Amino acid sequence: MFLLLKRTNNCGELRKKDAGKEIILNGWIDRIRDLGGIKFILLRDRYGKTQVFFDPNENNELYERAVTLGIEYTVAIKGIVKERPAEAVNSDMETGEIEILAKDLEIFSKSETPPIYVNREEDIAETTRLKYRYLDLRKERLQRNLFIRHKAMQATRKYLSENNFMEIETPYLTKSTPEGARDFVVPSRIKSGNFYALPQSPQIFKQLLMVSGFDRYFQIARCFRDEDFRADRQPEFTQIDIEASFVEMEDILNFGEGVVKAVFQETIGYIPETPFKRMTYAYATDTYGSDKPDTRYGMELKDITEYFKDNCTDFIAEVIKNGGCIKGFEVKNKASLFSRKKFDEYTDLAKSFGAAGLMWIAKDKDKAEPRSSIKKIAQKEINEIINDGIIEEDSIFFALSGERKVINKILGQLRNTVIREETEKAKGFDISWITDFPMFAWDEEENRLVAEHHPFTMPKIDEFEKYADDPLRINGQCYDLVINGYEMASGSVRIHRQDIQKKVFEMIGLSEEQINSKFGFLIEAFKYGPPPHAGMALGMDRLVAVITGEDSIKEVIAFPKTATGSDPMSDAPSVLDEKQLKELKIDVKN
RNA sequence: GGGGACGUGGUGCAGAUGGUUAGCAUGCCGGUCUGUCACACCGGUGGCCGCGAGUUCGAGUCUCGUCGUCCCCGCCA
Repeated sequence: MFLLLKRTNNCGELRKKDAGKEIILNGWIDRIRDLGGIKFILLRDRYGKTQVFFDPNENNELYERAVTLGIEYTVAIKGIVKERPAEAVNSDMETGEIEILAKDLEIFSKSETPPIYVNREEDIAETTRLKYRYLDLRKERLQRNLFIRHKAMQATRKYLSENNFMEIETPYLTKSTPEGARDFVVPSRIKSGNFYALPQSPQIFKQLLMVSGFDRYFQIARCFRDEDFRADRQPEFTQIDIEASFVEMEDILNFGEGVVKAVFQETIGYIPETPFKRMTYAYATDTYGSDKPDTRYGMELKDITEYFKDNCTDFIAEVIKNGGCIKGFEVKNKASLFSRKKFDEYTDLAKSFGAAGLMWIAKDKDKAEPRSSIKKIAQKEINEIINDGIIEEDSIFFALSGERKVINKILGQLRNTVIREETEKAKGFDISWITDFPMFAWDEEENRLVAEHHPFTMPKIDEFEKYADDPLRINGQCYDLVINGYEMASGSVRIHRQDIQKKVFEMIGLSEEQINSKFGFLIEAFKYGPPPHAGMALGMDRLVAVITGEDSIKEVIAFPKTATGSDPMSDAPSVLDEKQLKELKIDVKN
């Protein structure tokens, strides 16, 4: 028999009421406390920890064997559940009222001294954590995060299934599409010289499923994008992908709220208020400088152009004359923490974001004279702004002058930096829908119109007709869900009318030929009665990260990759051997 | 593609202005200890200072390059 001592209980469940029972636990040795005559060990599995003790007076042979135990050995303990003596109760432990008097011990496997200490919370280099991910995953934090992720997936499936959505899988080996992110590609051996692309999302397939009559579809789908990675971006990530037919935007928002609510409730018991608050893209960008604002931190952008309308400093007068504005935001209670050097750093930062310079005003506590970068040119204006209460005592005001949209964006980035670097992390969840995104954006690099969301997004029909010759004014029927400053979901009503789709492709400069070679199968499908449909995709990794309070989605993915897309554990990506390359007819140039 | 930070025993960190023996904590090993719970105490082990050039009598420290990691900008429909 292979497993001699098979567990009867897990390490998190025994209580006082179990006293006297003979049980077997299996698990890892979390900690050893050897007092010479009596030896305590903590045994750990994913359900918890239980204290076991070895008493030489009870069984000296067993005690001698226990002396050889080391941290992270995997063992079975057979023993009797004992109520702990009153003075030895540990009220910080779930199982702290009991302990196990060991009667038998089986060592399943030994462990070398681990590079990561499972029993301790300490900062470890990310590379080490990833190289020994299986050990990092033993730790409480990741065990909890992955459990919450599991619950989130179950809640998603339950809610959507109960609402008639069918879970359908779509291919991972698919066709490269233009627009959007760079594709990860997979060479075809049988059709050498041809490549599959891994899907950036199941977008086209789910629309085809709508054509097929699966009027409510969902999938917890892996997506792949070959771009540069960040704390909230991995080369592969998971989306809750949703699509429905015969619906309009409101229906999708409703389902989206349903999923998010179910996930919050089933994971941490938090019930978000519904309906979620909404703001338009125009409002969000003008008020927060971002289309994914975290409103918990305040610091709304204020237009202070009025104060400067009589100022004759060149750059200010110029901006106002050209229809630009001066806007900024207040950082409360930080004046005393900002030295001249720090203001200079923020000025450099603003410049790196594309600003010409940064205006700052600091109203120091108990000092009559404010500090400011524009003191010499705007003494009067500064005083008026302070007198009007726009800058409170001990607060700072950062401002920029220029074209409204441009400075909104830079102020938004500065605001995010202040939030990240200077502000204590806010509690709770800030959930909002952002609506009325522009349909198109101008791509400076390619010198053409591009789809802001994706080219299957239905424009607002009235605007589409009205602004046919000024497409940047057209808004799309699309929406984002933002939670705590993260873009959590994104979706749209899709185009089901061939005439509109054709027009949109034309506007973004796709030729008939390109359309046919890239999306031909979708266009073809839409000849056969496509229903009106709409959908969205929720970022599972980000959602779970927000719920668990993690800043990086790496903390909610079992085996994540580094910022350069590598895996220190398996050493992926790696070179292929000659034989594989030959089969694929691939020559690697250097 | 650009900017910033970092790389020193297994792990986490310290090593002003270059100076001979690279320090601390923890782990690990050994010892003492019968109620610990981050057990305690005593002793010990452990380092090509990411890698490669260069400057110098002398480099963990300075310069250049390179590799890796993290954060940010660009990018991410």
